[in-house]
Amino acid sequence: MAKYHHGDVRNVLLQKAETILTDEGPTGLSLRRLARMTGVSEAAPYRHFDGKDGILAAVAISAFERFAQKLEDVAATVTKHEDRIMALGTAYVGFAIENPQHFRLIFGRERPPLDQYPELRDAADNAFDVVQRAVTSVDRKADMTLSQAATAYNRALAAWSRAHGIAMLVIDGMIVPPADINLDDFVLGLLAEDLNHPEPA
Amino acid sequence: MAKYHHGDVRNVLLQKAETILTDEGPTGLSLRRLARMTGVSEAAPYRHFDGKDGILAAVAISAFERFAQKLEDVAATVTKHEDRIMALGTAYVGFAIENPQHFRLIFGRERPPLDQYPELRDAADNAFDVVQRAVTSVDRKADMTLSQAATAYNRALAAWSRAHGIAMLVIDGMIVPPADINLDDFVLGLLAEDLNHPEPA
DNA sequence: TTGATAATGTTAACAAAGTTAACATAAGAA
DNA sequence: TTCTTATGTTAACTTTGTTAACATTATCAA
Repeated sequence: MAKYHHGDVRNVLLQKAETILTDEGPTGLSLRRLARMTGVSEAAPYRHFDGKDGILAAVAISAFERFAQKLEDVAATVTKHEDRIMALGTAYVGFAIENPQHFRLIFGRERPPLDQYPELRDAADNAFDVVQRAVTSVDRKADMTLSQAATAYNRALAAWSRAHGIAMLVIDGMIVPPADINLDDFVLGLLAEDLNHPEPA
Repeated sequence: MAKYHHGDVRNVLLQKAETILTDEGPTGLSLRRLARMTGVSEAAPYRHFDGKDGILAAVAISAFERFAQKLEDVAATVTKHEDRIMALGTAYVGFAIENPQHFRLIFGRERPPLDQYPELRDAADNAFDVVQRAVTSVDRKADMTLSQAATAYNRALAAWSRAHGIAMLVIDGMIVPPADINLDDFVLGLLAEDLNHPEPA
C-alpha cells in the first residue's frame, strides 16, 4: 500500500524546514526530526539535499531572495535619493525583526560556506548588489569623478553597516526599541544620527 | 598511581576550550573532545561546568571581560569627546577582527541564554555600559536637559550600531577592507560617514 | 510492451556528541 | 578515625549526521 512516499518530497521537506526554523530556530532543525515530521524515512532527505548543509543552503537562498525582493521593492518605490537610503535601512532592519531566524541564518555561522554553494553565493551577492545599487545610484551617475564614485561606494558601506548593526543588536535583544514610539521612526533616528556633531543638540 | 587526575581541571579545561575556540571555532568545541585533549575522562567536565553551555558561558564571560577592558583602556586614553567616540569604534571593530570567534560567540546564537547565566549577563551589561558611558559622557553632563540626555543616549546607540555593523560585516567577509589603506583609517571613514549629505562630496 | 537504467524510498548500521547514573577515590571536617 | 563532600572514572542511553545495501518506481529506448 502506501509503503513508499509521494513524489514531491523535496518541496515538502523545504517547507517543513522553513517552519521549523521560524518556530524553533536552527537548533530544532535536525535532519532526522525533519524527516520524521514530514512523514518520510530518516534517510530520505539525502536523496534531495546535500546533507544538512544542503538544506540550510536551500533555506538560506530563499531567505536571501525574499530579503532582496523586499529591498528592491522599497528602493523602487522611493525616488528621492536620501529618502531611499533611509527607507532601505528601515526595510533592512524590518526584515531582520520580522524574520530574525532567517536573518541570523543568512549572516550567522550556521550558514553553509558560500564557496561550497555557488547558488548561495549568487543569492548573497545579489542581495548586496541591491543595497549597493540603491545607495550609490545618485541620479547623475555618469559624470561622477573617480573620487566621487569612491565616496559613493564608501557611503554605501557605511549605510549598510549601520542598518546591519541596528538589525543585529535589536534581534539580539541588546537594543530594545522603546515601545512608545514607532519602530520605523526609531530606526530612522538611529540611521540618521550624525556622530560628527561634537555635542548632543 | 596516576590513576586520577590533577586538581586544577577546571582551569585547564577552560584554557583548552579557549584555544580550541580560537583555532577551530565552536564547531570543533565538543565536550568529549575537549576532555580527551585535556587528558581527562569524558565526563569530567560535568564536575566543573554546567554542561556545554556552562563552558561556553565561561568562555564568553572572559571574552566580554577582555572586550570591556580594551574599550575602557581606549576610552581612558582619548580625552576629547568626538575623538573618543571614533577611537572606541575602531577599538570595537579591532577586537572583532582580532578575535572573530570570540566576538561571534559573544553576539551569536551559540552564546548561552543570558537569563540562565547571571554572571554572563553581568559581563555583557558591563561591556555595554562602558560603551555607553564613554559615548554619552560629554564633559558637562550635570546641566543637560532631559531631551539632551535622550539625544545623548540615542547617539550612543547609533555609534554602537555602526561599530557593530562594521565589525559583523567585516568578520563575515561581506565587507573586505582594502589592503592598501590602514585598517583603522578605513573603519574611521565608515564610522564618520555622514549619510545626511544628499550627494557624495 | 518490454526491459534496462536512473531516480527515489527504505531499513540498518556506524561513529560522534551531550548527558546522566553508578561507582571509586581523594581531601577535609567532626 | 570516620563521616561527608568534592572530584574522578566507567558505562550506559539518546539523538544526530551520514553512508551502505537493498527495494520500488519512473522513464524511455528497443
